Amino acid sequence: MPLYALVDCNNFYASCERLFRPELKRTPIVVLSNNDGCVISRSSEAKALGIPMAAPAFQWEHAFRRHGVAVFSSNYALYGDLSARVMSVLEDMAPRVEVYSIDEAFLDLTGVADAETLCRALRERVARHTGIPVSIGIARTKTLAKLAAGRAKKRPEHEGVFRLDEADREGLLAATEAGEVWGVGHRSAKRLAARGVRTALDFIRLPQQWVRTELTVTGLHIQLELKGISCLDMAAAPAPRRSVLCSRSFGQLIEDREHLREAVCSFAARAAEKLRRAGLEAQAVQVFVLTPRHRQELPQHQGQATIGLPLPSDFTPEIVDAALRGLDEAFREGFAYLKAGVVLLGLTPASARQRSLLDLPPEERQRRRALTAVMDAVNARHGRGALRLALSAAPDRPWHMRQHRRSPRYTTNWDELPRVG
DNA sequence: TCTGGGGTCCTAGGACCC
DNA sequence: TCTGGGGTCCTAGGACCC
Repeated sequence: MPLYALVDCNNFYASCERLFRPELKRTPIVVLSNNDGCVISRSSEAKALGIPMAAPAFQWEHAFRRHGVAVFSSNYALYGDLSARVMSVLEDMAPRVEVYSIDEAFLDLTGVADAETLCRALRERVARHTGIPVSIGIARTKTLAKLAAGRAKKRPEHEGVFRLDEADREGLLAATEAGEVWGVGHRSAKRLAARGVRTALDFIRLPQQWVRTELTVTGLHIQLELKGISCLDMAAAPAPRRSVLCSRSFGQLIEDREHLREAVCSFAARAAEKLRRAGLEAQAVQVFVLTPRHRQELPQHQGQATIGLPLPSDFTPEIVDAALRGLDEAFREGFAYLKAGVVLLGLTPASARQRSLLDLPPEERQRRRALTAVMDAVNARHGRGALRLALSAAPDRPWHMRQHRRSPRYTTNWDELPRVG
């Protein structure tokens, strides 16, 4: 009989910020998305104030001030580093760990004699070594473990760990709205409501055939998982990446083609950097541009173009060049754009590269490797964008995102180490 | 609502093949 | 042709996740 646990960091980004500002122990904290657009993490005090997830920051500025909320721009260098520390504690103590997201991991506890005791010990150790509070749910399927973790977090009497036994399963499902279940999003919840389904218990009582046709196999798997039949295995190894994306909303709307070219150039360069760091090469470069959908009074355009590369490549100038050609196809004159992005597709490991007659001569490949290695090394040491292509050079462009309240990169940047005393 | 950025998977439909 | 059955590959769009 399989047994899974889900470890979920509580209010992760807000908890990370609090770690370095202990004086904020009881202060409500919110963390904003890129562009300082909306709220993406809230401490429990902020939740208690009624600030909802994804609340647009501008609407809540007044409430932030009135209640003395500490507001942070998101600081992914910090969160990524703390996440790695949490995961390494889990990997030290648990037999099999699947890192599911920056703040969650599944554990395979099949065959573990006292799973609950192990999880309590894990929770203690993570708190001691990283300062991050976690909630842990234990159950026979991943989907049930998610629900159990939610219960562990909500009910203080469980002290952070809840094991869902078969006897309690239907009770928990009856107390759970269908839309709260992992994998049931906005759309599916609406369909289910139209069929009279309110709770997760109603959902598992639907005929399988209806679920299969209306919600696809994905929905069917969720239904079986809620019944205690495991359909979602542990991922043995992290799945190979299928795409690399770099996109941004702009600080202001952009009509000018040249500004858009600068932005796309820098996104493409950044995407190529990520590609090399992952040891991959891309076979195609996709570019998209979007006008703001929420501004219906403006003319709307969603442009997209995909450019194939003659050979898999991780070479920045080649990727930038393809991206700019894609932009020429996707761009239409006379629109005010909010957002653009570059997606790299058809990823293959750089090491497995097929040599072909069309391949570059060895000395040219060597030259390219040397050039990108220097760029990556300089950027790693002096900060992203220290060395970049001429087209994207100007640091203070109108398309740069707003990020006024970022905390220091305490753990990843020497200049921003916390000061003691 | 002045709504972020980075991903994955599924399905339908078209092109093409034997 | 009022066109069979079976297959692959590709793309666009939808849905969902954190």
